[in-house]
Amino acid sequence: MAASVKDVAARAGVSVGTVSNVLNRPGSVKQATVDKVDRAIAELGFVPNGAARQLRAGISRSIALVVLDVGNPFFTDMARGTERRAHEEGLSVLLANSDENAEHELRHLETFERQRVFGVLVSPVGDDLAPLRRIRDRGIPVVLVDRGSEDPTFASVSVDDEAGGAIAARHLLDLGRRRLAFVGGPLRIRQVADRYRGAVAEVNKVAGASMDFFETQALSLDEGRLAGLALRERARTEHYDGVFAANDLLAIGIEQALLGGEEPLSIPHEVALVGYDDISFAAAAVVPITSVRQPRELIGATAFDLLLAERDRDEGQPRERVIFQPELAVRASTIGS
Amino acid sequence: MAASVKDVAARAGVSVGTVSNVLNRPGSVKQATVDKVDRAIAELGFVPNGAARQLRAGISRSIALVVLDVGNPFFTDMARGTERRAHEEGLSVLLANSDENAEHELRHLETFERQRVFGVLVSPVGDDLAPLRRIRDRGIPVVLVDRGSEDPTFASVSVDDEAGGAIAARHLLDLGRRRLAFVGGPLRIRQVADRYRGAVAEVNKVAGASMDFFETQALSLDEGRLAGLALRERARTEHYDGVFAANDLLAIGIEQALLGGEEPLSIPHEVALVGYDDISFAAAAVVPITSVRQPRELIGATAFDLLLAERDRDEGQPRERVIFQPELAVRASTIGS
DNA sequence: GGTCATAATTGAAACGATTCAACTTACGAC
DNA sequence: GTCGTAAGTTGAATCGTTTCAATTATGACC
Repeated sequence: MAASVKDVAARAGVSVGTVSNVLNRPGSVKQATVDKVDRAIAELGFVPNGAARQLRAGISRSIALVVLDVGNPFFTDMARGTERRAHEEGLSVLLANSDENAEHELRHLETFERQRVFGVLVSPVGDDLAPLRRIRDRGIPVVLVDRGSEDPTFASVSVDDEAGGAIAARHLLDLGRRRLAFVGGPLRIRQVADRYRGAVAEVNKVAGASMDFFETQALSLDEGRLAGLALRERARTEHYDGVFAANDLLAIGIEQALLGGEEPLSIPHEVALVGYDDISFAAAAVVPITSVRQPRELIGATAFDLLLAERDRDEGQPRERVIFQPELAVRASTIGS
Repeated sequence: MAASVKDVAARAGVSVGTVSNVLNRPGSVKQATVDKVDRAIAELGFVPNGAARQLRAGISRSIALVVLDVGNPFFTDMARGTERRAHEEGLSVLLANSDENAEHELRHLETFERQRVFGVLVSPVGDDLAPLRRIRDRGIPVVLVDRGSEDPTFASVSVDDEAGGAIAARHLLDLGRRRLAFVGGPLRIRQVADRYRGAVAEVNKVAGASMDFFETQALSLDEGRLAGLALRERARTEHYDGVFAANDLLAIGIEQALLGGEEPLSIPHEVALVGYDDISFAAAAVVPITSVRQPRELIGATAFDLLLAERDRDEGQPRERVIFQPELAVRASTIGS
């Protein structure tokens, strides 16, 4: 039904080879011929069939990006960075959501492997990287995103979460706070564990400083509110004066709980609060929240670059593993007027 | 390099036709043969080439979903609904972000047309539906999402924004509020205009009720805060007792502005506040915000169903146009203790 | 054992683009 | 007028799957 190169060739009075040349190597075709062919293309509304091209070429012009949660601004911002770079290279990005579900992730990966995508960027759900290794062994480059150190045989882009935790804790300590609380969990999430570890190390450097651990079941607003209530209850007796939350959703929930109720705590005077991720809602909270910022778009763009490098990589050559450093965005929740 | 059906056939000692049958019509092949072939597939790590299959079949197993903003929870929830239904039908969803940019949208559409996708779901950036019409005329079903009435020749799924505006206003009026303010803009966004129109109609039904219009430049947190400051300034003299915001981001910003400063206004006692979209941050605000809820996942799922209907549609048959009714989620910002 | 009906298998054609060796044409130089 | 070279153009082969008419195997029945 749709027009093919053959139809275009017939209409323009040239061979299919010439049509293909016009499409892909216009420089090697006489201008008059190019015009003839272009006219035929326009008249027939010809759109090249990607499947046929790909079948012949053996590889597609698309890369896949599988993220844990498309609802999370962190990942959508990252995707933006990837897409920008990919577009510059003439590739398109297929965005897929694993929803933190290993089965979904696998399903997407299988689809993409059948598609023979150019490469796969993935922030893996679990620790089992076997499916990714299989795909890679079959010739599709894989880059891990937001997941660093586990397996050195994968190229990866990540952020130094331990350093991020340290930055947050140091900021609180520099402000003179000594009775800290860490809110986050579950601890099996590597990011959470790393941020905690980094913070603990800083606290241990300062004599007289301590940090209590409040575990949450998830990194959500609701869990933040629950933790906040628990915190408020114990704040007066324990004299907490600084709180570090493992991400901004938690921090926002905590802030609400602390500011509400019969005896609200003042932020930052009584309790200083630091979050993580620097999502827009953090800056927009009642008391804008100091947060640890990650270079989201840069992470996405870099992941794409590693994919290209991975493609051109020689057999023995080691894989690249980029680790970014986070930085602190200071706001009223720690240095309020 | 990668194994093909031919390799599998050779290894299993059968013909390529049989391998294809095992893959697509396993019922028509003897069990013993199926086993042989399956073993060969496993041994070779064979993964069918999607491009070849699609070339032969003429159509792909993927549908495209082009949204205005992947960062907006409304669209990601919608995407979830689409994906669920698509998966049930054995199709996969390619998610693309137009970023409210007509050029990006066009680029994605072109890619998808070359890909010969099964169909396209799109929440169009602008009013120019010509590119969509062109694609549709070339045989790819198109369904408009979150965009109703303009062009009756497109199948579409949308929500009755005028009814939503009416619900919000009626709720405020039922609570006895008479001096209302509408915050939203720009008015060229159809959703905003419709919500405003619906609200105005309700206000006009009640003697002694009035509603002022506060225009914003965007539907963002920041714009909400600005509008909130303007509101607070005039609230005491104008005696506003009810505010309806065109979406939740605005409402959250407004709430912050009203609650802050030297002379905070109390919510809902002095001013009742209603938002729109019912995003999770609305329920999580300091004073949880009453909001007009849209069936986001259902919208996405329904859009997919319309795509299937569109595909099976006979020439003369009219296209389906589904319009959902929104509902009110009442919270503390209007009926606080 | 022969006859049929049915089940299972085969293999060549087709999908639509790209590639590339072979061929044609154009044009100067001599 | 011939030759050589470069510039353009051609068209058959190819990618890997599916389809389907043709063929062969299987088994039931007398």
